[in-house]
Parts: sequence; structure tokens; C-alpha cells
Amino acid sequence: MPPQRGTAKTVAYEDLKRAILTLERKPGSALEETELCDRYGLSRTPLREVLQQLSGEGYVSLQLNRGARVSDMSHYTLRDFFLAAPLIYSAILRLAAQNASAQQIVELKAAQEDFRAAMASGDVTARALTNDRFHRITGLMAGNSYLLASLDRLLIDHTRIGMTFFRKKAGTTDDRLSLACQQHDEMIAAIEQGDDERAAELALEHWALSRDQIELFVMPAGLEAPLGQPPKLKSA
Amino acid sequence: MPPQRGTAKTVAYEDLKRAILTLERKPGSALEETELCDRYGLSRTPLREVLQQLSGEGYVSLQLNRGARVSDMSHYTLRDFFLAAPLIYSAILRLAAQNASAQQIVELKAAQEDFRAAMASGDVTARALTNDRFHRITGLMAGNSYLLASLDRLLIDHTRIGMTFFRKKAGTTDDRLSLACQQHDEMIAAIEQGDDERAAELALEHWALSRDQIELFVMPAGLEAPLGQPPKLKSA
DNA sequence: TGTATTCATGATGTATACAAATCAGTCAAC
DNA sequence: GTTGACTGATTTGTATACATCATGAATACA
Repeated sequence: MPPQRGTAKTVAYEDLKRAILTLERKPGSALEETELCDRYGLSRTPLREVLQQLSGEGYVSLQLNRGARVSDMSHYTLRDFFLAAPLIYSAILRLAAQNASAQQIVELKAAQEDFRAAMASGDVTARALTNDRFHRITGLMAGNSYLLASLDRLLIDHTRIGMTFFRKKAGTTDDRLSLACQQHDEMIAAIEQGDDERAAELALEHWALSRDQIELFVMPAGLEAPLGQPPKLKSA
Repeated sequence: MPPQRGTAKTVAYEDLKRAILTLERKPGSALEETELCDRYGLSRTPLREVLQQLSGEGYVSLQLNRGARVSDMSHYTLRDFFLAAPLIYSAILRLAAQNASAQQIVELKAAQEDFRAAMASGDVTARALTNDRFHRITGLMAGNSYLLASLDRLLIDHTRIGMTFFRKKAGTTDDRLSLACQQHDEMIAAIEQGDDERAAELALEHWALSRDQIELFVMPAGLEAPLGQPPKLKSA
């Protein structure tokens, strides 16, 4: 649903999404129209249309006479996230294995190469964005517009959470990252073979890894919490 | 994510949604800005913002320099619909049973009364819209913004499809409608008791009923087609 | 000193005017 | 008869000006 707009508007749309996903624009922070107009060289009319669009897609929230803010992330959203992610990710990957076109598989492999490069580079932003791109391509492969709506919203917050814990340079992080990379490779293989069961299984394994990373980051070290009941997190 | 706008804009937003859901605006039909401006008494600037918002929510699709159209419904969307609906509906109702507030249950009961009245009246539009409202309330009860995104999109098309087959006055329709009404009552009971298993089960039963109705309408009578592989449907 | 009100400032919401692109119809050429 | 390009009219995209609302500092008062 990206607007295939003329350049200036497209740039604003894409760059705002990038800035939100990478936490360059912090959750809950205000988006002033005049600032954005100056930055992207647009007048307020088209810029406001971009904000409306982003609002409909869940990147920003609008309040009457109070402008736009980057969508918030509270402990509530995190709880919702833990519930919805395994359901949607496994469904998407199952469908991706059933429906992926040859062209899409080429794109996914290219995305995976970029992801691998980002892992090697250590660039946090690049890691988060290339991972985001990988999973969005699987969403397109699934080709189900209804489920894609949920996936898109999950990925907004998954990528933002990813930026948060990627920033932490824990000792265990690198092992987990290389495992994530390996899982991506296995996903590609399963999709290429049309093995939908395996693809769905991999989605759950991949999610379990993410979940552990998130929990590690969110929880004070050494504090145990029951699975499926994520600890409360103060909003930023 | 509805805009809490000043009256004129809100009216346009709500009425366009209503008109799209009830097929008063046909899938794929053009939405001319000047016509809508005259109708709702707005200038083009705020009206275009409404269209952008509706685009982000899946009601309309925008094309550069070619204006807005009501979102299309092809046999592809119908196929996607059959795949996503049971997954999302059961997940939503399970969560609704776990999380519904007392206030929300009151609202759901009120919606069900309106639905029952619409069934008695025979007003096709009222039936479709009150049914839509019932299920959107269950979505709010679930309180999961990620899954809600999918539910909202499913309901757009479910309501539109409902308008299509409600219009047909088949002999069997009334029995099925009263069963649907009864299932709503059972859903309320399950939610009120916090019986999430039963609620999810009811969601699937309710979906099976809808699915049969849709297949009855879509298929030429007497023509069998395998379940899960809906027949091709020409777009309007 | 603390609280409430006022008013100036700045931001958002809307309308209008203008620029650019699409579409329909005609006409000419093949 | 069909195809192609041209032109006028309509529609969409953008910029600017104005109206309305929120915010916060300054002042008056208890």
C-alpha cells in the first residue's frame, strides 16, 4: 500500500518509515509539520497526506488539533506482540512456502545476502532494516492481504524492538544472531522446496529466538518469568 | 484508528466507510473528489486526507494522478479471505473471552439487540452493518492491535460479501440467519464466562456457517467444489 | 507563595488558487 | 476500418493564505 507518488512525497513517506523503524524517531515523539516540510522540501498539504497514510498503516497516531506522534510502544503493545507474533509468523511462512514465485525467491535471497552483510558489518540499523525487509518479502510471498495487515504491524514493532536489543552488545548476542541468519537460510530452502510444514516450524523457532532475545533485554538478568506472560515494561 | 475530527470530516469518513461496506459504493468504482466535496460540504484538502486514511485502512486504493477507487474484490481476495478468516476469527474470540471488560460486554449485548432487530426487519443493509458492528466489538474486546489489523480488513470484505448474499432471498437463508443470531448469543455467554476455548470454537462454527453461505452464493447451484478451494469469481 | 486568568505565540485545520497530468474526442494518415 | 497523434476539458497534485485551537508565559489575586 505504498503511495507510488512523485519523488518528494515518496521520499518523505519512505524516510519517515525508516526513521520510525530505526528509532531515529522515538515512539511517542511529536512530528511537527513545519519541520518535516523543511526537511523534505514539501508544503504542508502533501506532507499531511503522508502522515494520514502512515497513520492508517500504524506508524504514527494522529490527534485532533494536536498533530502527529510516532506510534507508542507500551508494555501493553509488547504483551499483544507476544501473543500475535507466533500465530501470524507461522501462518505467513506456511503460505509463503505454498505460493512463492520464482522472482520472489530471488528477491528473498538478495535480501538475505544484505542481511548477512549487515550482520558482518555490525551496523545496528542495517541489521534491523535488512531483517525487516527479509520478513516483509515473506509476507508478500504469502500473498494474503488480510494476514499481511497484521504482519506489517508486527514488523513495525519487531524492528523497533530489534533496534533496542541490538544496541546492547551482550556476549551471547552474536551467537544468537548467527543462528537467526542460519534460520533465514533454512526458511529460504523450505520455501524453495514448497515445504510448508517445515516453513511454519521454522517460523516458530525463529520467533522463539526473538522472544528469548526480547525477554533477555526486557527482564533484569537472573529474574525468571513464566513464558507466555511477558514481564511488565515501563513505556519510554 | 478513526479520526476524532471535527464534524464534517468525521461524517465524510464514517459515511464513506458505511457506503463502501454496504456496496452503495461498488468495489473498484471511482471516488471523484469534487463529487465527495459537494456531498459532504468539505473542500478538497480535508477530503483527500480522509481518502488517504481510508487507503491506509484498506477501504480504498489510490493511484498516482488517477484518484481513489473503492478497494476491489476479486476471486483472489476471496481465496485469501477463506484462508485467513478462521485463523483470525478464532484467535480474536479466544482473546475476547480472556480480556473483555464489563463495559464492553454491555456494548456487545446492545449490538446484538440491534442485530436481532435488523434480522426481524429484513433490511439487508441493517443486517450487514449490525453484524459488522458485533464482530468489531469482539475485536476491541480482544484488545490486540496486531490481530485487529487483520480483523478490520477481513470485516471490510466479510460485510461486503454479506451484502451480496443477503440480497439473494434464498429459501434456506432465514434458517441460517437465525442460527447466526443464536451463535452470537452463545458467543456473548462464552465471553461473559471467560470460556475462551468455547469462544474460539464458536468462532469456527460461526465462520463455517458464513463460509457455506458464501459458497452457496458464489457457486452455481448443484455444482460441487472442493472445500478450501473456492471457485473463481469474476470481479464486478 | 501559590493559584487562576489572560493573552500572545505558535501549531494545526481548512479553503482557495494554480500547476501538472490524464482522458475523450476529433481528425488525419495508412 | 483501424491506428496514431493532437487538443480541449476534466481531474488530480501542490502551494499559499487564512481561520481555529492548544500551549505557556506573564500578570493579577488570594
